[in-house]
Amino acid sequence: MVDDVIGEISRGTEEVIKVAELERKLARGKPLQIKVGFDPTAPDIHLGHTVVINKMRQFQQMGHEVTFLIGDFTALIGDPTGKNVTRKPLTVEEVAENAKTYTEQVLKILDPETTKIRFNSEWMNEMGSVGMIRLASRYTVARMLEREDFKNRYKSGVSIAVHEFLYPLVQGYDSVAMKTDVEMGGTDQTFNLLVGRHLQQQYGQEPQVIITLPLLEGLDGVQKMSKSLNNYIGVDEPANAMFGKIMSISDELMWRYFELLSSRSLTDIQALKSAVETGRNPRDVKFELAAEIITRFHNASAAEAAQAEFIARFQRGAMPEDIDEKTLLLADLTNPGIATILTACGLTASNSDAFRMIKQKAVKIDAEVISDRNLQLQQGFSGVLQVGKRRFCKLFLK
RNA sequence: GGAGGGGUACUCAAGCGGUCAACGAGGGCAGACUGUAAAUCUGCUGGCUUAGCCUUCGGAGGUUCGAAUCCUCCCCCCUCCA
Repeated sequence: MVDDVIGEISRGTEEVIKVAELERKLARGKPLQIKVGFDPTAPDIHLGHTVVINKMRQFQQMGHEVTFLIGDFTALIGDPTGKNVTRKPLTVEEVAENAKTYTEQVLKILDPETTKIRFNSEWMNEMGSVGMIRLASRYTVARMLEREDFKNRYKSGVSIAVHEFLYPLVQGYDSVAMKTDVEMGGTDQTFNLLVGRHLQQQYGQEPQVIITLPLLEGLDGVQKMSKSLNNYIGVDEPANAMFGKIMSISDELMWRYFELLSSRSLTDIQALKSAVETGRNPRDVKFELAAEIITRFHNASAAEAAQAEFIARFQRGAMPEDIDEKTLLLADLTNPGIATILTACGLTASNSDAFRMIKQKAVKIDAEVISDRNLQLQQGFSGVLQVGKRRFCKLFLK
C-alpha cells in the first residue's frame, strides 16, 4: 500500500531524501504538510515551474496539505544564483501584485479550495535581529561554502555578499516555522532544501523529506527555462503563441517535454517514440504535445484553433489573423521614411536596425519584399508591414 | 591598514598612442535550406536627418595634432599579508 504510494510520488522526480523517512511519515496516515516556495520576483509562471506544481497537485489528490509559500521576505535577499549579487529590492506593493498574479496562475493547476497560500514575511518580520543572529548561529560557514554556487564563486574570485548566506537560512527556517513534512523544488534548490532539514533538527523537529524535480530546459534546449533568458513558455500566454513556441523546440527536446509535462503514461510516450523511429513525422507528434499543453491551460477548442492557425500561417504562408493594428499621423513623424515608420510600429528597435533589416530582405509590405531603404509612404497608406517571419503590424497612415 | 592584479559593447574576451564603432567566441536577429524543428551555410549585431555625421572602452579631469591605450584623482571588484 505505502509502496504503491511511494512509486506514484517518485515518478518523474530526480531524488527523494530519504525514502525511508517518507514511508514512515506516510505510514502514520495523517495528511502531510507539503511546502513549495516561490520567489515573487518574476510574476509569470512558465512551464518550467509547472513540473513541481504538477507534483504538488498529485499530493493534493492524495489528500495532503499543500502550501504555496510566497517568499516575500526572501525576495529582499534574492536567491544567490549566478553572479548578479545586487537585486533591486521590491516594494511591498510590487510583491503583493506579483503574488496575486502568481496565485491566479498556479490555481489553474492546483485545487483552489484546498491550496494554502502563505507568505514568509508572516514569521520573518517578527523574528527581529536577535532571532536572525540565533538562526545564523545554527549553520557554519564551511558548510555554507559547500554549496555549489558559493563554492564556485569563492574559488573563482567572484564576490559573495554576506547577506546571501541568509537566503538558504531563511528558506530553511520557513520549514521550521511551518513544521514542514515534505519540501519540494528543482534540483538547483537541493542545497537550500537540505538546510531546511538541518535547521529543523537544530530546532528539535523531525527533518523534512526532500523531493527534487528535474529542471525543464527552455526553448533553446540547453539552459533551464527562465524568464530572464527569454526561453520560456508562460502559462498565461495566448494559445497561438504557445503553439508556435512548442513547435519551435527541437525534436530531441520534445521528448523531454513529453516526459516532464505530459500526463501521458511512459508506455504511451515510448510508443510515440518508436512511431517516429519508423517514419512518422515528428512534427505531427509535436502537434499532439502542443495540443495537450494548450488544452490544459486554455481548452480543447483553443488548441484546435491554434493548430489551424499554425498550419495556415506557416505551412501555407498566410498572414496571421490577429495582427496588431496601428494608426500613425504623418505629421507626428520626424520624417516619413520607411525606417522611421517601422520603428514607430515597434517592428524594429531603431532606424539603424530598420535599415539593416531592409538590407537583409527581411522587410515586406503586403507580402512584397522591399529593397529601397529610402522608400516613403504616402498619407492614406494602409497595409501590412512585416519584419522577418513573425513580426507584423497593420498600419494606417493619416 | 599594506602589497599586487583587474574593471572594454548582451556575455566572455582581445587591444595597451593613430589604420578602433573597437579582433575573436557565445548569444541574438535576418536570409538560404526545412517540418517556423535541429544541424549547416551566409550576413548583420551603438545611434542619427545613414555613401556623411555623432556618442561609446568604470567615473571625472589632464598630456597630445590625435587616447580604450599615457598621467592625476575618485569609485568598484579580486588575491595575498595584517
